[in-house]
Amino acid sequence: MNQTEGVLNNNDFCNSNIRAIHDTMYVIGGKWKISIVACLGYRPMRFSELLREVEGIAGKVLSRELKDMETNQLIVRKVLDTKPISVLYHLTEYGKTLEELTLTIAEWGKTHRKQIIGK
Amino acid sequence: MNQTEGVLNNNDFCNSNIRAIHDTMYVIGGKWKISIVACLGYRPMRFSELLREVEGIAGKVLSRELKDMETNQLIVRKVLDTKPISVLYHLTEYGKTLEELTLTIAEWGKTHRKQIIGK
DNA sequence: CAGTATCCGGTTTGATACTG
DNA sequence: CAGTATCAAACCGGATACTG
Repeated sequence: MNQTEGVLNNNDFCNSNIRAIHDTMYVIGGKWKISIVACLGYRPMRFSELLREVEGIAGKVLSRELKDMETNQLIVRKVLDTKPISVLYHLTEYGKTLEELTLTIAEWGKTHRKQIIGK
Repeated sequence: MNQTEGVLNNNDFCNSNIRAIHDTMYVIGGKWKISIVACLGYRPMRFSELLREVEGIAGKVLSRELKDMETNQLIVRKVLDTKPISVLYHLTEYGKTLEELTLTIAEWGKTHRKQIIGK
């Protein structure tokens, strides 16, 4: 054929990565999940803390995202026996494997801030 | 020390990363953009090729995503003077800076495929 | 405090048909 | 081939009020 070389052609390589990307996105896709992972990467937080840290998110939405992430075993929800109850969310070991990703994403954003904003 | 080190406290650190993540997501957020970048990372492609490679995307949506990405200067649209016209999309240098990111995302998906699917 | 319930408009999508 | 037009359906997301 043309440009495709070797045994593994471009499309195979491409497709396997596309599938992998979709898989990843299934877990951390959506507007807020990566931000939540990034937050919890620094330390476990309570609901109200996340509400403050993840700027712009609505309570209802945060609630739903956290549930999704718990289902996907990225985070653990721990009810503390305090006076008015409080709940602590923290990353599971599995969830922590996403930290490299969040850092890469944050790095890119920092590096290209000017270009991003200058639209 | 451990978590809080130096002058910069956790929340500052957290917030600056959250902001950076939002910036990145502004550019590559949405359901398909990362997949498109990944595809074009292998080689320039035509509209119909992308339609095939990015499984599940609708023509209308691909069209819009490509326009966004052109506006954000991630890709270039090049009309070829062929019999029925064809159009080639390819990454700009700026767009290529996202490749590390797409690889990291794809890697994570591959590594955790079993865990992702086993839900 | 940590959510849930409800309302409700806006955006996104998908399918299909159509154009140059 | 490379899109655009159209329309209905699905989903999302914000505000507010309410509960244990």
